[in-house]
Amino acid sequence: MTRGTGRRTPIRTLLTIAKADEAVVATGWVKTSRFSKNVSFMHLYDGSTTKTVQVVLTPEQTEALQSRLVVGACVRATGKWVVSPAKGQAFEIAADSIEVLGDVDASAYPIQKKDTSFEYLRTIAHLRTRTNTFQSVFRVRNALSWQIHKFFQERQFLWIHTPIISTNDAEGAGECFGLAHGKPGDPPFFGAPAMLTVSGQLNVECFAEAFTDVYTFGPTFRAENSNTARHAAEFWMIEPEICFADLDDVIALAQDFIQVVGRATIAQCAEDFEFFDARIAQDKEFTNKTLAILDRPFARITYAEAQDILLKSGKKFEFPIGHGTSMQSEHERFLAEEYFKGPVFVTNYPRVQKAFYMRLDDGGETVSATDLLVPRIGEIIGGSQREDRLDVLQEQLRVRNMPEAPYWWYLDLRRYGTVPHGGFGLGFERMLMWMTGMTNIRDVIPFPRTPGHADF
RNA sequence: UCCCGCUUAGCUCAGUUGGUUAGAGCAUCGGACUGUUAAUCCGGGGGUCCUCAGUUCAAAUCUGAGAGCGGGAGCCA
Repeated sequence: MTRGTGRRTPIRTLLTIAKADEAVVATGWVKTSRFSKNVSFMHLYDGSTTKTVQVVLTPEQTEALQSRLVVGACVRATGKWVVSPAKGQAFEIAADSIEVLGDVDASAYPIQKKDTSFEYLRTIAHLRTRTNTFQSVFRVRNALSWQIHKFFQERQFLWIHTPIISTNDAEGAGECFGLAHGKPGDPPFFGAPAMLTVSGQLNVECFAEAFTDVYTFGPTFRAENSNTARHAAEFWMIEPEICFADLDDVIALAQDFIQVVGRATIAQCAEDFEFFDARIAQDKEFTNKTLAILDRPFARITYAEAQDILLKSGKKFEFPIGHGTSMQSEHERFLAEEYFKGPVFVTNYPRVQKAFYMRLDDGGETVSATDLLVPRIGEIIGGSQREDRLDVLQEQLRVRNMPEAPYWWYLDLRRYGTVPHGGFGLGFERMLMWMTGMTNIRDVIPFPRTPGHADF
C-alpha cells in the first residue's frame, strides 16, 4: 500500500498501517465537522476508502478556523496519530496545524450531509463524485476494470485496441452516430461516411485469427433513442474472441469470466460492498447472495426449451410466446428471476432473430448463439460461435440482402486459414449494476450520455 | 418512439372539499453547549407552488397546451 507522495498519506493507509504517535499529514475534504468550546472534530475523506479520518482541534484552532471548516472545504492537517479515547474510531489525528487550501461557501454548496436523490445528483454530476454512493460506485468501477484486464492477461489473452471510428456499420448492431467535419458538402474525410463504432467484434476477429485469444475493452456508441435505466448512448463493452472454440467453449469462458472477475472485485472492494448492502440494496444479504450465485454453475437451456418453459408456466404474458416468437424482456426476467432464480444461458436461437456472422446449426434453422440473462438486469451478454465456413457466411449475407463488398476483409478471414471460433460481448455497466445494486445506468457512468444529454 | 406518473423553500417532502398570512424535517445563518460520531438545544432568514392560457367571487388545488424529470415498453449490451 502506498505511503502517498511523501508529503501526505492516503487516509486508507493511515487507517490500516499508521503507528501510534507517528507524525502524519492528511489531506482531503471535510465530510462533517462538530465544534464546541473545549474540543472540536472534523472528518476528512480523500476517496481512498469509504471511511473518514477524524481530526481533533484545540479551542484555539476552532476559534481561528470554525467558520471555514465547512462541508466540502479542502484541508491539509498535520499532526500526530494518536489513540482515540472515544468509541467511533481506534485512532485519530491530534492536529498541530490545519490549513484550508480551498474554501467553500456553505450557503451555496449543493452537497449536504443528508440523503439526496440520485435524480438531483445527476444535475450536478461534477460534484456528485464527492458523495458516499458515487465514491463507492466509481471505486468499484475502477476495480472491475482492473480485474477484467487481470483475468484476460493471466490467461494469455491480448488486449486489442479496436478503432473507435469506422466506415462500415459492422454487424448492424444498432443505429450509428455519424461523424461530421468541415463544411457541408466537403468530401468525406475518410473517403466514405464515417461513424462511431457499435462493436469491435469484426475487427477483433482479425486479431483472433493471428493471436488465438484476444479481447477488446473500450467505449461503444449506439444512437438508439432508448430511454431506459439500462441503456446509454456511450457505454463500455468487453468482447473476448477465442479460436479453436465452439459455443460450449464460449459459454464456459463467459461463466468463468463473470465468476472470477465478480469474486475478485468484491474481495478488492469489501468496504464498498458493505456500503451497498447497507445503503443501496434493499437486502442486507445482497452481496452474499451475489457471491453464492458466483459459486455455482449457471443454468443453460436452448431457445426451444425456454419456449417450452414459458408455455408450461401458465403465466400470462403481454407479448406472445411459443416457438418462433422473439423473447421479450418479461420472458427473460421470468426465466432468470422466477424460474431459475439466477443467471441462465439461452442458446440456439432461430437464425432469423440473430446476426449474419453467427454459426448456422445443423438443420439450418437455428444458430450457435447465446444470451446470458441475469435477474434484475436482463441480457448482460450476447455471444456466439462465428460462422467459419465461407460459403455459408456468404449465403447468410445474401438472405439478409446485405452486400458482400464492405465485408471483403471479413470474408478473407474465412478464405485464408479459417478456424472454428467465437466470442461474446458483455455490457460493462450492466455488470456493474448487477453487482452493486445500482438501478440506473446513468449512476454507474462518470458522465452519462443519453438521448438529450451530453452535459459536463 | 409509445404508455403511465411526477413537478410546492437549497434538498427530501406534506398540503383535506377550490377559501383568509402555503407548512415540516434536514441544510443554511446567529447563539449556547458537549470527547463529538449525519452530535444536541434555542432562535432567525428563506417561496415565480414548473411555464403559459382558461374556468371561478376565489386556484398550489379544477381544465387545456407546453417543458423538465422519473418509471415501464420497444431496440440492445
